[in-house]
Amino acid sequence: MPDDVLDKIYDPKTVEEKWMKRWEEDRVFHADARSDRPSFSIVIPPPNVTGSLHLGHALNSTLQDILARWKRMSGYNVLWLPGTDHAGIATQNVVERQLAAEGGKDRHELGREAFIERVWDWKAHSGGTILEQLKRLGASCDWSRERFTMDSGLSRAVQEVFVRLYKEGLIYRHKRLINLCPQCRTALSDIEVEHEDVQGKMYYIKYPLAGDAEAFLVVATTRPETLLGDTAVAVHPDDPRYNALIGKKIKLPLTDRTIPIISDPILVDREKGTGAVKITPGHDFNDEQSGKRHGLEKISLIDWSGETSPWALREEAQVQPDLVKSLSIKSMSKARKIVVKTLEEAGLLIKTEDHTHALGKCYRCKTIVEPFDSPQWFVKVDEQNNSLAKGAIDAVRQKRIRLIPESWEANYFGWMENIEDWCISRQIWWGHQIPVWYCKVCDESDLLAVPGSDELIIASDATPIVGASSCAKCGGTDLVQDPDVLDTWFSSALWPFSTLGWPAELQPDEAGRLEAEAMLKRFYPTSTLVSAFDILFFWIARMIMMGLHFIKEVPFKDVYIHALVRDADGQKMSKSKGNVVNPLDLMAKHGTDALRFTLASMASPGRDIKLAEERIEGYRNFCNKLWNAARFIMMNRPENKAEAHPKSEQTLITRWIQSRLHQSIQSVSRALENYRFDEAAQEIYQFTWHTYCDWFVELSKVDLQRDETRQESYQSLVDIFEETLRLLHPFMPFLTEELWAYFQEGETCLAIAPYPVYDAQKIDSQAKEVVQSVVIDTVLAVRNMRGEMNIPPSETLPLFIKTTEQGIEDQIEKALPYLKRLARLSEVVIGVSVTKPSMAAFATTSYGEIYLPLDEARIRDEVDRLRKRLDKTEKSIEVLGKKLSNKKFVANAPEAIVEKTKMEQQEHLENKERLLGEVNHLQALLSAESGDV
RNA sequence: GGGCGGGUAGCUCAGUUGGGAGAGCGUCGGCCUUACAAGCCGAGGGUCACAGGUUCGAGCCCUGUUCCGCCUACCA
Repeated sequence: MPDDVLDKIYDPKTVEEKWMKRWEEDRVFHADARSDRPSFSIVIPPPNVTGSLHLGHALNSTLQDILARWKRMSGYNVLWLPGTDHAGIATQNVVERQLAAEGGKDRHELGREAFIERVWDWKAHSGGTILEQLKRLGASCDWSRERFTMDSGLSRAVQEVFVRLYKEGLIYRHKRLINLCPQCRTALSDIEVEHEDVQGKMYYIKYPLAGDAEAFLVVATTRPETLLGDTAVAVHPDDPRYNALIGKKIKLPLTDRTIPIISDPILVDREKGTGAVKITPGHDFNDEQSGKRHGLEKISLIDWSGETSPWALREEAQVQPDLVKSLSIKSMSKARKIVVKTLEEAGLLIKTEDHTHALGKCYRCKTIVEPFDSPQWFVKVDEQNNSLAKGAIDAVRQKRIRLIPESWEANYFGWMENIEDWCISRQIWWGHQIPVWYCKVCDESDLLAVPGSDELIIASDATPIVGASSCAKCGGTDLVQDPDVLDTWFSSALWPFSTLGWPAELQPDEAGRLEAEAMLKRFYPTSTLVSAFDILFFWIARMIMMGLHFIKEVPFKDVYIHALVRDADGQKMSKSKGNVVNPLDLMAKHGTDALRFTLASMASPGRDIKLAEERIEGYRNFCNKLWNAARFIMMNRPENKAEAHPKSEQTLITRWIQSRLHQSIQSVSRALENYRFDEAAQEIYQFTWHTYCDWFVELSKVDLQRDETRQESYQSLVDIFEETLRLLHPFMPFLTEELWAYFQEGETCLAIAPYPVYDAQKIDSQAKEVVQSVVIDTVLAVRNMRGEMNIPPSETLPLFIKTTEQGIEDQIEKALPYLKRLARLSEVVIGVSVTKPSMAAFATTSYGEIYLPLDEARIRDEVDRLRKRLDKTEKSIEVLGKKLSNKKFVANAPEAIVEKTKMEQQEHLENKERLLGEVNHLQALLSAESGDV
């Protein structure tokens, strides 16, 4: 048991370290695979192993933790499964940079095997950082079930999924244009390309007709360098400017080739550019389509490094020999400069115009991507009768999966309905190597060695051997595995079931199989997925497709989509802008609970979070407030428990605070059920600070001083405080757990104590009404008078209360001690026949008028105060009067509204009379006085 | 080009089915009232982006305009 005296100020540091350790040691967050209690499961969006905690993670994890802790306390068997993603390209980049910095061998010199070993070393050494940081945030994950996307179990799942999809015809290998990142030297899927508007130029180029030195066409392009790979020029068949030229030939500038002028009404828009389009099937996705329609040759000018290939320039593109040398082994942007200059010198460049257009960049390294023709593996998403996309669309449309907020559905449908096949092969080493082999004998000619290394390139017509250990043709077993690895998102798409042990039948032993079956049964489908919107397509949509396809059930029921955290100016945080705020710094500075509470209270749906540090300070103060409330209670603890009085009857104050508490419990529960973390946080804040501390504690000070109420009052302070701690725990786990320990005799952690449940019987509306009108409203009225007239609290005053009816007097009598203390009154005179002192401030309450006697010096202040009130009252009378004199309002508005308005108006009018009378009265006193002088 | 979200107090944001706008921080005034000065008490502050419309009544519903942000797109 801790000491009885708390420090004046809450110090989060030691508390946080202590409890994270304790929770883990006591296995408080352990999920039971065989429990009969209802399940609640969340899989964490696995952060990259390379990652370190940023505010996005902090928000994401805080929200998940609030749900997990709330459900755990509510009696659920909670699984919050943690883990990390191997993040293929990102991680490989990190280790490659490290190799470069060390100045040793690069990965090609090292060789594939050694390099991968090196990445594992790196992972063992620094891959756990982010999970440690999540622990510091208080994340109540079942840390014994941590997973990694390249664990043996998850890798088995990946292989199984690949093989099955291949056999179902939903995975295929095909040569076509893909997005190449020359920096990462790998293919990217469409959504891994970010588009950015850049200020570029539009080039208008003369394309001379073959065999006619004078005649030419003008084409417009933003990428003149690709003209070397043109294999046709297209015009619209209905375009009178050009249709006569269809079938004629162009003498392609800078090359020795002639290319046809073709008709393509699909590709060509007569309004755009010059109406004549150069077609480069090897470097443009649309042109590739057009080329396919017309059987055009596809010329690729570049290789995997994104640089021009001398062989391709010479043999394929037939670039003029004197140009080949200067154009060889150049990036496309360098090639552009050379091509433009050459065209200019040849008089073929007519003009250039400024032109903004979107440029594709790699989402990992921001390098400009190039369309590149190469064989790749694809997942067939939009297959008619076995459509992964269709199932995923239906699941959301039929509300088997709920997107929250619902507005994301439109985005989801929009993307899913226009989805393209998913390129899943990557030309990197770190990742799940594609489980496909080729026969070294039968496919010898298709296995192309990369010069100077043991690496291979597999030609597009090689025959894949999938799910078999020998060649189907020759029966040979001398096989070689496909060198590509799978897109990182392929394995994360399986995360909701691969982490639970799927496929159970492939577990290495019987115990593993049983455990996997139990886990899948208990926890799949998972309950809620909490994620930022930026990976809706990368991850969420693909999990839905895979989950439905392989488990035949949705992977989660609710998807809560939260916003992005931005800096105080609304800018996206990024390393390059240097505006990244490190949550760990904020936690160290203000305490983890303060940061968590801030994030939760700002998480209103459909809106980005602009994080202002002042806000965190405010909630740090809130932590301190709670801490001091505990301190106050401790200071009033009876010295000796044995001596404590038996519990007396519940006082008015107890009944009132219980009502207020349960009102708040109800609001908080409702808010949490609707994922309104902000509303829940606000409600708790309001109750804790402004109801419990500002009123209840202050009122209790009175009862604590009286023998007959001391015990009851103390008990009530403790009871309500404990409930508050429980209510607050999911938001502020550390502080509440620490304080809980001070009041708990038992050994149970607050983390697994029952969450408060709303009980309608605890609502005592009479107690609520009495405390509100007799105590609170009266105190507020007196405080207002004092405040407006700057009467210091040290100056106690008498108060006269003139009640309108007899019965209320008893109640006021009972409330007198509270009134006296909270309003700083010396004495109180009550009665129907109380007359107003001549010099007094006055206010109206629901049970009558109150008067605060004044000395002459303050009369002028009172007149000012009354005038302000009179002003407001008159304004209200005017507005309401207009409304009531509007016949249409009286005729059309609901009766209740009209009645309410009339009553309000009545009150205002009476009030005005009183105020006016009083102002005149005091005014008269004042002038009489000045007259005397 | 298309789509989505947003514009409410000096700042950051709430505002559930339409019935005279709220919070936190900041500001101003008063308090060391024996839990907390990271506190207590009181006060001031808003043409709800703009313009129309529907309605007895609009921050909320409809139309248009404007500014900001994001997503998306094959515009040579």
